[in-house]
Amino acid sequence: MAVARSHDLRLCHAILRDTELINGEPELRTHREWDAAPVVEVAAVPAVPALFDWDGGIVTPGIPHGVDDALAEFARQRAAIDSSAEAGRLRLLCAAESAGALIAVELRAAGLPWDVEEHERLLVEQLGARPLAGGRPERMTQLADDIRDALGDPKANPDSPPQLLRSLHRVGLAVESTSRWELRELEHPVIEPLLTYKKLARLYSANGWAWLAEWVHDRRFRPVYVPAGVVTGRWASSGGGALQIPRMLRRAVRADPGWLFVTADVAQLEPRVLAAMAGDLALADAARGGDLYAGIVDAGAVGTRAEAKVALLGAMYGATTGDSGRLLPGLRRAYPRAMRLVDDAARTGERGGVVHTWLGRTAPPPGGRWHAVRAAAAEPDASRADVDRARRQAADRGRFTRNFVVQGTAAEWALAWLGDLRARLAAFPPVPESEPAAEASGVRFARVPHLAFFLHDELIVHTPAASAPKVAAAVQDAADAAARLLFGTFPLDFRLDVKIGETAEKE
DNA sequence: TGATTGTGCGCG
DNA sequence: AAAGCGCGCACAATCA
Repeated sequence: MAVARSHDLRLCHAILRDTELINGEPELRTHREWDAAPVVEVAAVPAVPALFDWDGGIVTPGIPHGVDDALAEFARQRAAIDSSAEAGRLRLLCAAESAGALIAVELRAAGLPWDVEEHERLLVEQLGARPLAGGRPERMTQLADDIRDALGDPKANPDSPPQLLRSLHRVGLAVESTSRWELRELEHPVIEPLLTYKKLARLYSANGWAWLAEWVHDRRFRPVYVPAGVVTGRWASSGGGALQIPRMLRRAVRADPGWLFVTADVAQLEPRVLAAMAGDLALADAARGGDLYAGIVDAGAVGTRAEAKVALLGAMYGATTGDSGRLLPGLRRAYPRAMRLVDDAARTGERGGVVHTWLGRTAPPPGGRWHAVRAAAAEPDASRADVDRARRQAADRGRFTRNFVVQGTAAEWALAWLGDLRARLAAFPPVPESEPAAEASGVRFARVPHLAFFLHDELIVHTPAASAPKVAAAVQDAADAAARLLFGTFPLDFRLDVKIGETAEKE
């Protein structure tokens, strides 16, 4: 039995409590019990939790569970939305947020199909034999020896940045840190084994045998998704590092026998969202060919695709120097509306003002310390340091609000995409008894196409092989529907890169 | 000793 | 190439 619609009282409370699109609403603000963050007792959650099995161990202390409390809060939230001049947007935002919350639970229940043997093969191939007790894997041990030899320092320790830095200085390498980008520029016999060591050390500690044992059970990776865990509305994750599955490991993501993956990611989501928000027809036009960056080059705003990318990222992140800063005037000439939108958001933030996303999620206002720093700089006897500090924090906040409006609206688009797709997938017929089922995905999903992973602008659907082409079409249809839902008839398409395969490899 | 902070690297 | 957004995680160093 699948839930068709939901309203997440806690997440919507947070949106409505903070939104700029409603003024006042003291009723909502006085009910602070809805502000409590959920505490999910992960350890108590069974490997394949049933969706609404409240014996399953998901505990959310601090939130009233009584039906009367819930209904009262629901009524407050509806009244708040209805009284807003932007009721349509807020209604949409709450619906999208709630659908996302439901999907986050379902994603964890279904899990991402994981090929443990392939993962282990990969570890042995890269790291060498698994250490028996506490030591480093074979290849890392060899590389550590090579590093010590090259440095002529039998005590050199590649795991400790400060120690390593001293060792590097002793052989005359004038670096300020031990980070990869700085080391890469140097010519010295230690560099190659050291960079290799760092790469392997990362794999070993982040996604090695210990990770596998902790996070992959029953051939499924089940991360904990945290909807709206980021201030912009993006999801965060807690445990398992779901936001950082390294590209290398993607071939360990393998569909069940008789099943396939449909993987899809949106090409240049944030620039497209910016074009739509700003109503910038020229930028929308650049996006029409599918490759937005190529479109910017064709329009003559910059010289190369690489420049287009760096310039646009710089515009959304608030770059001022370097290549990106140098390219901004060209962008400003070609796309004045889009640039004005992000520049305005930055100026508002610098002044201490508040900005909001397309659907009304509002950035947190600056805190007391921020105002104190600004006030100190405005005093007649303010020191040079006071003034510099205030200027720096204003610029920092400007970059944050500049990015907030775009990143946050992109997150809203992605929620609409997910929610629409969920409904489309629910309409697929279950596979017949004679066909293989995805048992590990749980009873809800074992026989139907289902979402298996989501990350900002990318999703993976696990589907019976026969349904894969129709699922791929549904994924694109959902993207089109999301675009219409947020931006109506604005002429901009959201191009997806859709792939059907047994693994989730990108290239 | 245990909690906090900093570094480095992975992801979008 | 390493500025310019948002994260999580592991590990070492540092502080209490």
